[in-house]
Amino acid sequence: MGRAPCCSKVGLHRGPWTPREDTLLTKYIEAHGEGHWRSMPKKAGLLRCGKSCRLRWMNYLRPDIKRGNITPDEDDLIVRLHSLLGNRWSLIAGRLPGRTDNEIKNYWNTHLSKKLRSQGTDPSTHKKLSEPVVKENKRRIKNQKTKNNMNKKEMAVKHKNKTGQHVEPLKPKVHLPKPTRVTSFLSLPRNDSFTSSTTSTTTTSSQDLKGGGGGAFGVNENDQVLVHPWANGVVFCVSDDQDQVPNSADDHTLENLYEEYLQALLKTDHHHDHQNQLELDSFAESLLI
DNA sequence: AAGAATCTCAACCGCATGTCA
DNA sequence: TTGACATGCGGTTGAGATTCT
Repeated sequence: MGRAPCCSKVGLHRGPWTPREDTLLTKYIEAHGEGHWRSMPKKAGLLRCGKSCRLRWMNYLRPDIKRGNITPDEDDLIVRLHSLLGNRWSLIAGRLPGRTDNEIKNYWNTHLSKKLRSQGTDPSTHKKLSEPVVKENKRRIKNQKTKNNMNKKEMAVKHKNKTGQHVEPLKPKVHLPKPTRVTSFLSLPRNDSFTSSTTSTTTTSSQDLKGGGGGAFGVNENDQVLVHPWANGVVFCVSDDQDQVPNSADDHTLENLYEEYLQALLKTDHHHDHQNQLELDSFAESLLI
């Protein structure tokens, strides 16, 4: 461990959040909005660091978080997006409304990477594996190693509230229906990564979003939203805001961009084709600019 | 039934990047 | 231009739950 963690200040809580803390944070954000994470805990009466508050809100408390299983369509889309974007979880999450980057990252690590491996595909490169899959026990070794290194007393204290934490009911095994068409962005669930990542990859998202007037997104009413049925809820934001769109793209070119993106994703079925993969890679890069 | 092994996912960490004075 | 600060991101951890032996 290098520098001291941000929550190391004496008196700051760590570990699982209590229902009371959740309530305090939620109420504060409902009243004052997001942002200013550093000063928020104090103002909200929380003994937490700002980072912890932000994470809790973004990954758990936000009202638009979609709880429940990843649907097969989302599953498929995550794989396709990962083949295009790699481990850019926030970008991937931005195209799955209601899903968080943490959730997708976890889902990838626990389910999809194994699934791909079992199908003979390298999850990191999306190329065919040359050798048969051998069940790895890396994790076990790693766990043992880290457990041995950890001060057990410290961990016991750290997680002493675990049982008392705010525990969601078991995730229902439901596949929620997805929107097929959206005409107004303002009716969509909020997703920071979504808007920011479709127009830029910078961290200006929170500020951009905050300035959005009536909607929680900060997306003006000229913004158009495209939701394609094949993508099962994947949303593409087409903004008129030239500041946010590189090269001052007009609506027409952005529609082309969307079409191009669509084609690129569909073509991933054949990504064993080297040339095709190169095109995808370069296109994915272009999306990130 | 009990202990071991494995899985899941919330939360943490450090670094990268953006913002602003 | 620069440096301090704030925020976002991806990798990692580990407690509790679940499955296996």
